[in-house]
Order: sequence, then C-alpha cells, then structure tokens
Amino acid sequence: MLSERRLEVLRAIVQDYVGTEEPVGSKALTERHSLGVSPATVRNDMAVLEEEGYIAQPHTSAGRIPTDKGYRLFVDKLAGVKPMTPPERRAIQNFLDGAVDLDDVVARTVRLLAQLTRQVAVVQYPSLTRSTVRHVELLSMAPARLMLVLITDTGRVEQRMVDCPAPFGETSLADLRARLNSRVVGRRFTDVPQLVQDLPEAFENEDRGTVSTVLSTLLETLVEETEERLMIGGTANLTRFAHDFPLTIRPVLEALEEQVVLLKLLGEAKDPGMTVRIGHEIAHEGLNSTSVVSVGYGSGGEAVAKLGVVGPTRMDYPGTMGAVRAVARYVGQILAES
Amino acid sequence: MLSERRLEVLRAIVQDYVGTEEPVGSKALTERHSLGVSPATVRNDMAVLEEEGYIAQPHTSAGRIPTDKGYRLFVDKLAGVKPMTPPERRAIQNFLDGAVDLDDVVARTVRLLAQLTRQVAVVQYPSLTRSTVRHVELLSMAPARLMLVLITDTGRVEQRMVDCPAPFGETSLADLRARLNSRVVGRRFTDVPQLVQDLPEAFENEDRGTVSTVLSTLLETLVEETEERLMIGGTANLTRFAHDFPLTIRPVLEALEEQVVLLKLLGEAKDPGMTVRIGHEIAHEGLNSTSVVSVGYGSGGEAVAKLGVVGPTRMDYPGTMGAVRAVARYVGQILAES
DNA sequence: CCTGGCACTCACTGTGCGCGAGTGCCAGCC
DNA sequence: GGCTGGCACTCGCGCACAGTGAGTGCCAGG
Repeated sequence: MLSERRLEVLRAIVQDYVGTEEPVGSKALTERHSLGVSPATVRNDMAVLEEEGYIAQPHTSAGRIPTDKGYRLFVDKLAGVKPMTPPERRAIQNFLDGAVDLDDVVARTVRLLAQLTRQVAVVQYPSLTRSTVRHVELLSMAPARLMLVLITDTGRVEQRMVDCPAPFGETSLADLRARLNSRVVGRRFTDVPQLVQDLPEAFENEDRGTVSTVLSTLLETLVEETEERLMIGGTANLTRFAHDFPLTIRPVLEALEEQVVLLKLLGEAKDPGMTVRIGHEIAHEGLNSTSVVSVGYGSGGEAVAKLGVVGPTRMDYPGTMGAVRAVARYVGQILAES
Repeated sequence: MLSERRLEVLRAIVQDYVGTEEPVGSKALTERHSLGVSPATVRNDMAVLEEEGYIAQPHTSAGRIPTDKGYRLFVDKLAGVKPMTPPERRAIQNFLDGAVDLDDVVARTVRLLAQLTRQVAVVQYPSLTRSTVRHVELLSMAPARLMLVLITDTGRVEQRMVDCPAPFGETSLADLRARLNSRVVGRRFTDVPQLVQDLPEAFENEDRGTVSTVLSTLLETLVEETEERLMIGGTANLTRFAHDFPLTIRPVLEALEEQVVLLKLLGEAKDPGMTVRIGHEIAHEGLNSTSVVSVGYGSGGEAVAKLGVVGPTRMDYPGTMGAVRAVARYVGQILAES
C-alpha cells in the first residue's frame, strides 16, 4: 500500500502532465504543488511509484509520465467527478432543448459533448431491445405490397417493405393492424416474438401466408435493428493531440469508423453508471492509447443506451466524467418529455 | 494557346506528381515518359507552363508541382473518366445489393466509395424537395396527441408529434388521413402546401383547429427537412496524405463536421452530371487544399441528391471520377428497385 | 526550334558540440 | 528511519556547419 504522500505525488504528476503534456520532473512538482517536502524526497517517492508501475520515464534523464495503471489508480482513488457549473448546466439545457426529433436529439448531443470535452463524442441510439413498442403501422402500397412501420417509445422509427404472397384486402389489413397493435403496444421488443406467435391462426387460410410474411419481417427488423447504431462527432479534436501521436491518429480514426468496435466497447461496460476504460484495458489495438468514458442514459430510470467520449489517456478525467454524466442526465430528461 | 507537346508535358507532370507525391524535374520526366525531346527542351516548356500559372516550384532548385489551374486544365482537357473494370463493377453491385433500408443504402454507399477511392466519401440523403409523397400516416397516441408520419418515394421516413388544440375523434382522424393522402400521394413535396391549403374548410368547426395544426406541422417538416442530411465516411484516409499537410488535416476535419459547408458545396454544383472543384475554387477556407468530385444520383432519370468524394488536390482524377460515376449509377438502380 | 554543356542554387542530411533538465546516490541531520 | 542538500552523471534537444545532389536557367551551336 502506498503512503498518503506518494498518492499525493501521483495525483500531482497526473494533473501536471494532463495540463502541460510534458513529462514532469521532481523540481517542477515541488514548485507547482505545496507538498511540503523537497525535490529529493519526491525523487525517492517517484522511484517507488515507478517500481510499482504507476509511472514511467519516456527515456532516461527525463521526467515521469503516468502509466495506464497510474491513471487507473488516479481515477479510482484520487479523482472525483467534477460537477458542471450552473452556467454550463444552463448551456447544456439550452443546447438540447428545441430538438425536433430523435435524430436531432442525438445529433445535438454529439455536438454538445464534443464541444464540452473537446474530444471525440459517441452517442448510441436508444436500443430497440430495451425499448417498448409505441405503435405498429401497416400501409398498403400496392395490391400485394405492404409497408411495415415500427415506432418505439423513444421516438425511433423503422420501416420495411413487405412483398405478400397473395393480395391482401383492406379489411384484412385493418384487422391485422388492430390485432397486432393490441398485442404488442407497450410491450418490450424482446417479448414481441412470443406475443405474435399464434397470430396467423386467427386469419382465413388465404391470408395466413401474408400474415406470416409480415410477422417474419417484423421479427427480422427486431433482430437486425438490435445491432444498434451510433453517431460520432468531434473527430477534429483528435488533431489537438496529434503531435503526440501523429501516426496513432489513423488507427483511432479507423476504429471509430468500425462502429462495431465502439458498439462492443459500449456494450461491455456492464455498469449502468459511469465506466472508464484506460489505454490497454481496451481490447482493440487502435484504441490502446486512448481512454473511453461512457455512461448509460435513458428516458426513465432505466438506461436504454450509452454515450461517452474517446480521448487520449492523458485527459482531464474529472472534467470529462462530469460533462459526460451531466449530458447523459439532460438527454434522459429530454427523452422522457417527448 | 499551349502547344500539343506542352500539354503533354503538363499531363506527364500531373501524372507523375500524383503517383510519387514529389516535385517532378525535367530529367525524371523524360526518363519516365517518351516525349521524344531532351530535358533541356522540357525545361523550356516548363518555364512557359510556370509563366502561365499551370505549375509552380515549392522552392528554387526543386521540381515542379501542378497548381490548381494546372489541375483544372488537366481535368477539363487532358483527362478522361477512367471506366471501372468488370470485376470492379461486380464488386460494387454485390456490395450494394442486400441493403435493407435507405439508411443502409446510404451507409453502404459511403463505405464503398471510401474504399474504392481511398478518400473521404460523402453521400447526401435523397432530398425531400425533389421527392414525391408515398404516404402520409396519422396515428392517435393520446386523445389530443397525434403522430404524423411522412413516407417518401425514396423510402425516407420522417415523423413528428402533434399536440392538438382539442380531442380528435377516430372518424375525423380517418377522414383527414384519407383526404390528405388522396391529395398529396404521388405529388412533389414542393407542391404540397397549395394542395392542402383549403383542407380545414372541409371539416366541422370543432376539428378545424386540429386539422390546421396537423397541416402546419406537415409544412414545417417539409421546410425543416429540406435542409438535407448527409453521411460521411473514410475520414481515416485523410491520414494517408497527412504527412503532406499535417496541420491542414484539422481544418478539413472541421469542415467535414460542419455539414452545412458540405451541403452548400454539393448544392452549388448545378451540373447534374459530374462536377469537379479544385483547391481554391472551393470557397471554404479549410478545404482550399482539397478537391471535391461530386455527381447527382437518383432513382429515375432525375437526380434527387448528390454524392462524391473529398480528397487532396493531388488525386487520381480519372480514377476517382470513374468510381464516383459508377457508384452513383448503381445507387440509382438500387433506389429505383425498392 | 531543339540540344548539350555549364555554372549556380538550395533543400536535405549527417555530424559534432554545448546546454540544461532531470536523475540516482550519498553523507549528514533530525 | 525518514528527510534533505549536494554532486556527478546521463542524455535528449537544438544549433551550426559542411557536403551532396537534384534541379534550374542560360547560352552557344546544330
């Protein structure tokens, strides 16, 4: 176990390094922080911290920088979550109010988060698996062609064309629409399959084929769209620390375009509260020199999706966590209202 | 007017520079191309080309690189559009087939285009202004709350909540739905306002308020969504020529995030066929060292939106133009089928 | 009008050197 | 035992400097 003062030294190193982006030495540390001890003592502490793997030197005769393990300790034990100031809160609310639809909410959230944290923002669309059905609509496009429209409680809309095996009358259509809605409205998407299982039996022989087709399209939609979508913004912020890793920026951009990677990353964070993953804790290679701060958000008490930011491991964790948490809360409120 | 050989020299310079990314000198030129003349002659030609502003030297005693004006001449007079090879065509078709909805078509197109050209791809969603109405749906959410769903012929779906001034019965709802659809289905979005203008008069006094509210929401949607959305991909490709402008990559990324800029850029290209804008021909400052190749695409003969790529002015114009044109054609086919 | 020759320019590369921040270690002090 | 001041050492960084070579402009001759 590290002594109180050594932890304090680690905290000082992290803070200084995040601020200056340069390896921090013992002398500078004692000058910028009132640790009450001399540089020589700090050097001894640094030696211990280095032995334990919390800090490292880029090369001999240079200052120290925190390792992933060092950041981990800092986040877990040394740093709190910096709350937003009232003006910031107002700015967030103003920015998010006035969104017209779900796409707009997500788009605004991404921009806001990127701006607040000056990093890359990622916002997942509310997942269908945890959503409930608000309405299912069936429209006749042609004698044997229907359009299926699915509306979720979070305002998401999905539609599919359905080619029917046989013409389908208006009355049958109205019947199916009514039966379908009475069964699934307000229910969770995951429950839908068993709720509609026996629906074809309620119809005349000639219509059963079409009903089955519609149902299987509906179920397909549920499966396909369960793989969530997400929106990314603020990639220009990557260039802010590009001088740090001018070559590492490409794998990061590539990873960001591989939405699968990010979705997996967000999905892995089991804790519905805040999750911070640092450097090599992230399995994907391209993101080994980045950290991801994510948190769940939702319209009710329940989280329906995640949002977060991707930045260099050398980031302002307290500030970033504060911004992410605050934005998630307000987005939740907005979704609950609509 | 430049002589035939001088044009040939310019073409050789552009081709070599695009290939090697390095200023090209007179000796190297004569070695790599069979121009039939000596380096000294080429030097004289180069001096003329430089005087006319088609090429420039980064510094004295270095080779020449084409200027924006040089690329312009190359594109207009010297370069054709390189057609895709049959295997490439098949690959395009395979990649685009199997898209399940409009979002998917756009997403696949972006990825495909980015991969083919190894540059940044931009695809505009089919614009509402040139689309026609496939269906308008009204759903009752609560006694005084409706959901308006708008479906376009290109498969785009927009929805809005409508808060009614007074409760609205199911029969009135069905009536409004029927009247609305009979008037606007198959019509262009731009014609909708005058088509529904007198609709409230057909209803009872008590319902007129609601009908008006619905209509104004519909019209609002048309206006709001006329500002088109777009999808961007392949930003990781920016790093391929980042060594060229490691500092210029940031304004480019910023410009790409400002979708307004890109939309304006795409909108400016009046020619429904291929448009190439080179370097300083682009008004936006951040894109001054890039070129944009764009083309309209559409489900029928008519272009409903644009797609294209953003890359360095030093790009393979014939190849890029070929890829952009081919992709636009196939996307048009896909849209026509759905 | 083209060509070979020639002197000139200048970015680029590698080397050597001094500077200084930062370290590790040690002896002494509390 | 822990803290401190002192001191020698390391080594990355920046700078000056010279050598190299690709490329140029110009000119006289074919």
